[in-house]
Amino acid sequence: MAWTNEDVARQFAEIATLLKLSGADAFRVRAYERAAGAIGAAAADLSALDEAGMSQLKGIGTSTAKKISEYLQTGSIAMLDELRAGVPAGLIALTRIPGLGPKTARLLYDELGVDSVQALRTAIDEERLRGLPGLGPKTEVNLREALSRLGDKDTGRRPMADAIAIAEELCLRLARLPQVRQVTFAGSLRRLRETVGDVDVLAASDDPGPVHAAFRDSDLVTEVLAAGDKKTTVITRVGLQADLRVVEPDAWGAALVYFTGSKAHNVRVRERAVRRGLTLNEYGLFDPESGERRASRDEAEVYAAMGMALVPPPMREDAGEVEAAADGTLPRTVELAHVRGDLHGHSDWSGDGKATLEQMVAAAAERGYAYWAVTDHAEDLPMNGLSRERMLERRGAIAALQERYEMRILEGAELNIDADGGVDYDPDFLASFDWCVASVHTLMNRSGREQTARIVAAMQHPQVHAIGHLTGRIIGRRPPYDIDLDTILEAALRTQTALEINASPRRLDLSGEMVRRAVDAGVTLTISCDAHSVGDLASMRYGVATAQRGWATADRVLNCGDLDRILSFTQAKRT
DNA sequence: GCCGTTTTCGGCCCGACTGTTTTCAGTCG
Repeated sequence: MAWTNEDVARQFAEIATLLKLSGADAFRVRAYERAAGAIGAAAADLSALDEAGMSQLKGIGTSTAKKISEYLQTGSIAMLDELRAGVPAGLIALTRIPGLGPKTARLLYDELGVDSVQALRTAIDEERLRGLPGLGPKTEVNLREALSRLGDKDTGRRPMADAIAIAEELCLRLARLPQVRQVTFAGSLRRLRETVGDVDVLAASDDPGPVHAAFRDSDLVTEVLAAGDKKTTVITRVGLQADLRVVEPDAWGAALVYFTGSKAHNVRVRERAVRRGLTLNEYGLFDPESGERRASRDEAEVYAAMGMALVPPPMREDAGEVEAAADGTLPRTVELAHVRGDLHGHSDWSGDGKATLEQMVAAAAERGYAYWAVTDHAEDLPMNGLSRERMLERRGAIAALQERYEMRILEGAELNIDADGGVDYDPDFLASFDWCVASVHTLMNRSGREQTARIVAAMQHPQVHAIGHLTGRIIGRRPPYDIDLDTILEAALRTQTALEINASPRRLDLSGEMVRRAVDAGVTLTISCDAHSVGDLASMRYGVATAQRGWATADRVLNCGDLDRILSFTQAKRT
């Protein structure tokens, strides 16, 4: 069995949770949380390292390395098994209730025998909580409400794509207030993570009272959870929690760093501040001796005052970026302005395209692209695919349209990788396309070995220039199918095939973590929207964010090059 | 449990809000 880094990281996250419930030393708990984070962010496959190699990773010492190899060899960790035996499984479920943490969960279990969410409901109904130290009637009411919210399936993490609309609407309304100088969403949404747990809104104002009031009273809000001078927490109409923080305009940069996170990134940055004899909070970077504020106005100033380069938000995950920003090795990652074209898009020539070829071409040209590849589905895709005859018809339409546009329209196709790695059409006809992306659309439940084999086989084809949405996942709806990434990266390099970062916010496939491994392996990437409508072309920013999360530079992204680079890439593959 | 630009031992990031408290612990981010 090949364990992935994520499997291993999950074991250590569980150890941390169980230790917390056991009342262990908080710093020891944090050490395990950090280890889990370090494992998840590791660029190399842990199973390829020995214990000495693992200990090289920050946050992993000899004890953790030993437990990792124990897990890789036996599939379990004795310490974790003991912890599980000592803590009722239901207690973990209790800590998922907002407002109920490990200390209270343990107290409820020890004093009242509460070992499940159902047992908690009963205890609250019988008013048995209010006798316990630190708990009173109000706590019972709050927990009862939290439990009823838990009943709605509308809570929990959401695909980022679902949260961004409400976040932008909240910001838009606050921006209209005369008291608001600046407003933006921060948190995991600003880092453009795949899923978000809540919406963090940050505003700058000299008069915060009316700003908090407007937020609380908005018709987008159904419930107010906390209301203070500096912070308001609400539940929005779509069931997502939203926090508003208002700071004085001079603190904007420090607050933005603070509320963008990630938490692990912030901890690392603040530790760095402490080592330099300073202290960093949401109001600024301070000299604790004199109380003098060294930096706070904008993000770049705050990072610079600590001797660091500005870190793009998607990279702020404590995956080595703090150290790199400090020692000058942070790569200049790809930016939206670097993107010269898009290499995966559809028109209504294929059944699922929602706009005409002309509308798509016009929209792509308006974005200033030098080229846009129309990659309608090929004949093997039931319902939506184009026969050879229809493709030839489309060729005429492209040629006619090309006369009116300076932007190069690349005649492309999205090919279907069949069970054995074969693709649509015959080799001669395929050779007449400018650009082909090949994707898996069927048989998604095959084993990892079979999926890997069929994708590697498809890459051998001289007319397969890129592999589309490599894992097939739909965030929040369909898990990725299994693949052996190392084998695929090696084959991509050998066959000179690009791997697509699908920019659709529902896919983001490759993930940021996979991008980073592809970058380390030297594989060429594309960032493409897989647009099925004009509006989809705006998703490019999500693909760029995912590339940044994976530390990709513009020179590694094929469509950050000019048209000649695309043509010489396909030419090289052909020969 | 991890780690070192004062340290191989003794620290380990910081603040807001709430509910229960007469000064603070727990939770959250």
